[in-house]
Amino acid sequence: MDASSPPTTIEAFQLRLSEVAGTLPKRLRQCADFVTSNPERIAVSTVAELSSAAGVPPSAFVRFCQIIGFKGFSDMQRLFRDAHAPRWPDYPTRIKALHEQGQDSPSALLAEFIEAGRHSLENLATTLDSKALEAAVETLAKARTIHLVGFRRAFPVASYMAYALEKMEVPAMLHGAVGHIDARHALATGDAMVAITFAPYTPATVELATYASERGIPVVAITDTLASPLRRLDVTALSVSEIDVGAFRALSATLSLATALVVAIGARRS
Amino acid sequence: MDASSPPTTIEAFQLRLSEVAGTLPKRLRQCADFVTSNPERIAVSTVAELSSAAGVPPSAFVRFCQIIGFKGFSDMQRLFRDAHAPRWPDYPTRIKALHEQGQDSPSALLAEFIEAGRHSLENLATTLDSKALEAAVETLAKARTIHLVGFRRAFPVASYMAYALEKMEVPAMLHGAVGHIDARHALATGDAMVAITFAPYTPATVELATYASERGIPVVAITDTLASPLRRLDVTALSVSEIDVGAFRALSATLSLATALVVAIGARRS
DNA sequence: GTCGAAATGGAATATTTGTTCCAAATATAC
DNA sequence: GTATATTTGGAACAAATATTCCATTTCGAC
Repeated sequence: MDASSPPTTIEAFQLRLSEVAGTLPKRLRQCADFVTSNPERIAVSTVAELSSAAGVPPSAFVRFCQIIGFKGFSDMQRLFRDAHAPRWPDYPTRIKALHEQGQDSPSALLAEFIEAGRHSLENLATTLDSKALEAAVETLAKARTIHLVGFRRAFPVASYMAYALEKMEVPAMLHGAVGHIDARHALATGDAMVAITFAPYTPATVELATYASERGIPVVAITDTLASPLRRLDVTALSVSEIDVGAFRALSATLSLATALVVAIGARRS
Repeated sequence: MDASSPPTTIEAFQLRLSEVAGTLPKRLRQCADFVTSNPERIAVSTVAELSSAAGVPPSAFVRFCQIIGFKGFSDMQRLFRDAHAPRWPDYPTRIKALHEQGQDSPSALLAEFIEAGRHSLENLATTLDSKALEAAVETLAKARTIHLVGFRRAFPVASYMAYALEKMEVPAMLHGAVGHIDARHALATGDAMVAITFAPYTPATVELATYASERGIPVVAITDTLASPLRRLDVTALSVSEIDVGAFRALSATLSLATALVVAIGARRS
């Protein structure tokens, strides 16, 4: 047990948390992780609820509070209860409030994008073809190098995949990132490609995917449901339909799918 | 005591409250008034605290709850606690558990990312500071050129902002996209910067933001709540806390915020 | 492998918190 | 002004929640 004085603000608490996080044993680490991702639950839950959600016995959770510097759980909870005010109101109320700030106030716009994102995610959950996803993982996990192709609005998706794959030490190559160098000659037998494009379909993406497909390099397409030119090729297609907000499109669902895909690939390969 | 069935949503509760408000005797009326003006305290307080704040004995407060239709105070409090953060259970912990059970099929992973995205979006809706967002739009709309800085996992966000700004014909510059050329000399008086970074904070981003800030170039930071180094600078900070899934992070909330921000900027400038 | 130190889980206990009940007070009707 | 019904406050009780303790397990050094 640590006798250091308890944090008196949420910020101080989080700081303290990040300080000790690295030195904690397994169970206490679980507590820290849980608290980091769900700070809003602390004020309104009991130790029993929190500890079971974190996957530890209540006693471990209390110990965790003491290590942070509190006398016990109640002491820690008091901090969160007192600081609770700004976390209210709840989601539906808040969204309505954001909307009511005037037609194109930034807050109203944000509310729309948030709603669009939620819709897209729900949509994705209900429409995704697990077989296709499984097949895509299978294909890509076997590949020597994974080529990522996505321009314009699809580029952020491709670049996040590149980041995640690199982090998992899976060989990957992000195309078209620099200038307009066409790196199609890097495509080799044994490789695979992920091509991402949405209406209006960027010609460069379609062209590169066609090139790969014709040379027997397997292509996984992340695209929308309507007549995407990528579907004419012999590809494994993953469909995502995002909601447009004005001229812009939320990317929440596409990114979630892309992330799940690359993490599954990483898991499969190790 | 009233035997009517208890309200199951906050809205139903408020409706019921306004129905009975007129017919209540003095003490119970005090309870109703207090609850009407301080709904946010219900989830995080004890009867003793609430009743004394309302100026009535605890027993009166419990009676009040029963008249509304609840079994007692605890019953009423449950409604408010659950409404406060409906998303349960804890996703990071759950996916870890799933992994340990060998249930890491791609679909299960995707489900986790979808849920994490929804959680993050809800979180964003309830915690975002509209004032800060408004200030950020104001600052950036006035800028001659907007500099976008975000590396590693923040890069997709920066690149999507660059795409959207370009589409709206707002002058913007995406830093660090190519090689590691340090383009800090492109920063000029009258410009503004958006710096995006999350723990563990990429030093390059922090450094560039510091450089800009020291030269009087306004900086808008998109970062997380933990002691982010960007907060030590004189910046307009927009907080987003995303849920980690394993070692990866959903970007749904961050992207939604970023998109709303740039679209608002575009609207403001035209 | 063996030893010692650290961590862990769960049961026993202490404390806090919520609820009920009833006597006293207050209001209402006649 | 009395009788009756309603409301009120607080104390006794019941339930829940947090905390502590210790036997058992796990981990790390030798």
